[in-house]
Amino acid sequence: MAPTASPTKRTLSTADVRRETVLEVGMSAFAERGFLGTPTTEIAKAAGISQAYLFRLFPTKSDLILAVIERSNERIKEAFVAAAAQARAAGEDPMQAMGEAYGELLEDRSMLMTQIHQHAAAASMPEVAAVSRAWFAELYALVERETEMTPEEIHQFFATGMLLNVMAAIGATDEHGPWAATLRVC
Amino acid sequence: MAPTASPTKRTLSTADVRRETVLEVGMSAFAERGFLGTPTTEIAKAAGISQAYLFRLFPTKSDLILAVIERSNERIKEAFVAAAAQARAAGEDPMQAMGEAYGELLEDRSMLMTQIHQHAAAASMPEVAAVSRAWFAELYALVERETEMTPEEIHQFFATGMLLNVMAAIGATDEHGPWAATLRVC
DNA sequence: CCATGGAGTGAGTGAGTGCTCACTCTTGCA
DNA sequence: TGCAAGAGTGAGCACTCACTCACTCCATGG
Repeated sequence: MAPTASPTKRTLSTADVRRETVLEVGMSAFAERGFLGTPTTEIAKAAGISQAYLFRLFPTKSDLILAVIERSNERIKEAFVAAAAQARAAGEDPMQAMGEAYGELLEDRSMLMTQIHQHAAAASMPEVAAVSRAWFAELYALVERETEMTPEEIHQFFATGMLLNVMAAIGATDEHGPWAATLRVC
Repeated sequence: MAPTASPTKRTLSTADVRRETVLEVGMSAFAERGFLGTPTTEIAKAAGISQAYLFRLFPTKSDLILAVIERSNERIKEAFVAAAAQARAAGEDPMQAMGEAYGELLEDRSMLMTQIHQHAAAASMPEVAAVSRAWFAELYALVERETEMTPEEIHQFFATGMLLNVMAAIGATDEHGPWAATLRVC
């Protein structure tokens, strides 16, 4: 999308706003084809800017990838915090609320796939591995703080999450058989 | 490695043997840097053949990737079958034996990362997604047949496996804190 | 002993792909 | 009103990568 329809005049936006857009479209683009599988040209086009300017906003592709990952992780954390707070305010069980929050999160395919790609990228990008670990640590602390789960329950909470991630990533639905139906329960 | 040390004479091997070698080195190469991140030249060099010949053995890179994935899945299945059979023969619990078998499997980093990359690749390669689903179905049937686990137990078995995969992929060790220690228990 | 088919390769090729540079246009403000 | 600072880009450089082609060498059976 061009900034404006008029060819003689264009309205500029700030770099921060552009960065925001790039992160948004970048996340869904990367989700589809992976970090290495998605060229920067594609993201630039989807964001409505030139590739040259994309590289002004994010000096390297790696920077962009990291930013997308961090944003995605941040979003998930926010969703959990919100769910817990809401449950607590309503006098409900925060544990169940967070489980349900994850179920809703899974609806967002680009968020989901960013998680998967993040784990895959960790092997060859040490910074990604570090970010992932930091995020797991934060999330763990959050769950520990907001719920009364035992370590075993927390383990199962995370384990179930990872399994649901994978089931969604490989496109397993209940129609694929009882195995899928069983493994996909929350 | 050249077929022979002598420069004037070389001994040929069969295409099948070469293919075997390629799958072997391909798996560990892909494991490190991912399917898209690993060029075919690198695999050819590691296998001791020319890139041109690699493409005679596997007509496309995609074929090679699929073959590597299938081989890795097959190996894991074999390990489970063997563990279950062994436990059954020794009058032990096949359920625990299979859990332990997975623990040992995790030692093999290239096997592990192939799993992770497989899930990530599923998004953009429908054949990979299909192979993954078929493999999950087989593995599920295997576990159902060889153990007396309830569906809930099977669910937890797979979920724990996925979590351990991820923990290993992001390089989380007990030194990273109690969260890692808790999440890494089998 | 030679012909046939398979093993194996050097040297490309075209289509990307990350990233740069020199440059133009817009906007806020002194 | 002029101008510095920032938004934004066209064109292209240097390099990579999957894949090809024409070719040579080796082994085997008739």
